[in-house]
Amino acid sequence: MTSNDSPTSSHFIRRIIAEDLETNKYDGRVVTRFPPEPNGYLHIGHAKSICLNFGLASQYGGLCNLRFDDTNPTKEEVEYVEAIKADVRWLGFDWEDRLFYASDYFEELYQYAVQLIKDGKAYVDSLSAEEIKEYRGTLTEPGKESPYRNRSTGENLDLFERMRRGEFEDGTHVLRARIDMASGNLNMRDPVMYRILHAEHHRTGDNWCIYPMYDWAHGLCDSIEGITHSICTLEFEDHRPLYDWFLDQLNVYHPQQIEFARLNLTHTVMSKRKLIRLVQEGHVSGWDDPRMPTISGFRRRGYTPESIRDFSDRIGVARKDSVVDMKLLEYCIREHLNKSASRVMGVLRPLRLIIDNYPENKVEELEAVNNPEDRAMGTRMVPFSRVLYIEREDFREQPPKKWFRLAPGREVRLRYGYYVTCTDVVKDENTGEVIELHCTYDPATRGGWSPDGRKVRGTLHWVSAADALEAEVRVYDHLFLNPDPEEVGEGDDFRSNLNSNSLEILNSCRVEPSLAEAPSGSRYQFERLGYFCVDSDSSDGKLVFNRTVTLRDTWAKIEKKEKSGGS
RNA sequence: UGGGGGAUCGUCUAGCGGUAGGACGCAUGACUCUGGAUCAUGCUACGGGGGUUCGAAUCCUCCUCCCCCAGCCA
Repeated sequence: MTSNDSPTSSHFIRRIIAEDLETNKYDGRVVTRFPPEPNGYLHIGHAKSICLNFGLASQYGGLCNLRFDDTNPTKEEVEYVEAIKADVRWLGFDWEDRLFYASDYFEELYQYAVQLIKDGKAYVDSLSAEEIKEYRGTLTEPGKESPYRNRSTGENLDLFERMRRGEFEDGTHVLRARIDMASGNLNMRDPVMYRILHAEHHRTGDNWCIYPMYDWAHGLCDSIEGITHSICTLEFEDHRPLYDWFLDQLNVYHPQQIEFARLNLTHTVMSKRKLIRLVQEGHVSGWDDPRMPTISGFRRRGYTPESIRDFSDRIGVARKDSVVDMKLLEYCIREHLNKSASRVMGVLRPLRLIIDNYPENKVEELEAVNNPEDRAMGTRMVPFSRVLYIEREDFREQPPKKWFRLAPGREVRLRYGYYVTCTDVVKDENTGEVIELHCTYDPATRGGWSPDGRKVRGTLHWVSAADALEAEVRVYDHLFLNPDPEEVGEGDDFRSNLNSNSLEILNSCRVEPSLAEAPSGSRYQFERLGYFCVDSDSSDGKLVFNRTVTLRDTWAKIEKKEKSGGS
């Protein structure tokens, strides 16, 4: 559960609940629900809603149901149901025995509809979809009443029953609520309650050929389940009068709908429509591509449930449209992994380093700390030898200002190893590319300390060439270059902001041998580089890592500043 | 000349008539066997105009800007 007693003390929904508890509005009950439609994968915006609904329930000693809003068989699939359940569980929430489906209530909903017809508050309309649209009017003009609006109760009952029996083709009739075609709120202009859909439903099969619309089903499901606070996003605000109307007409238990602003994040898109497009057009490898803002994407990327819950707490809940900086999410995962992830050494772009004065066949096992933030995580042994790999980026033939790392004649510390001084640079004769470095080491500095107390500013990570494991590392960047993917030129859409370099695959990486048995999904800090997690594509013979997020990189900032006109 | 919402540091968010606070971010410094972490310090915010009040982000009023709604989607 949400361990943290959140920094954001009290938002408007908590205030509402606290007041309802005080006035005993619902007999002291707090029941929320998370109601996904199984027509796609869950994203980080859903995570906000999940944390909110389940979090609120646990904070107030209430319950939160998981309810699939499966009223449209043409879009919904069991694959999505299973993926959604897995994601909610992974996030750390438990609906116990309260797994529901709107389709559980189809019969009940039908009977309520019959009641509404009998009360003269619903009618079967036989206008075509296009005609209904025309009759609806516009934002500024009232609609027109359908010629079928005043059918007799008997005729309505008969027609509705025959709709259910399957006597009619798709689109020939609908059941509509009889409200007000002149309402300023278009949702109140005789909304459709049922449409005919001869489609196979993932749970009810072909039991039904009429399916309830969201507005009709949702409030009633809430009512049936005894929900107290039905929390949804802002765009449902003007559906609330309808939500209330149905429950009032039926005179049934009446939960309250409360709306909050959905989450937006910089450098990504959040609508299911756009996400599905990224998948279908092959801009990403799938719903769980580590660049996707889906829960499964973040999971594969190496994010922890704790970090996502923490993020969810930190962003708060309000009614204002907003865009949260991706940097906050990155902060949350760094913070959690800094405390929990084992440190290891891995070299992404290897550069050979030969220690000329180190014995040819000698291998030493040096002790390395697993996590300086948590000594209880112990130490491990790392092999050191004459030929090592260091990070290509850690050497500069012509070191810039403030460069602490290796350069000709410079001395650096090899982490947990020795001090080495660069004595020679070997280059490719044709390309001029640096191929290998020669160094000498100071045997007195074993373990990384000098008895004479001399200081070195730079400490480099390394691996022993003969002992290192080969690995593939997938390095990710924002999926979209522009913080706002929707900011596009004439005639372009969000895809024009796609970052063509959002994935870089590094094939010749080397990691320390302790990683040999690293299980899929395990997370590590590669010292000085960032956090990495073993991808599911890993196999016995081949390690594959995803870079979850880099470490904060002060040097990158210094260098950037120096370059961009700084001193 | 429809209806419904919303405007507080760069970003997110507190505030509910009494000193505008926190977090992220950014900057500077300290410390450091990760240029990590940590610590310290700093950073031009109440959309605008009127009004009420001893006192207004908060109450009233006018205005401006932004978002959502014309699926037999949710």
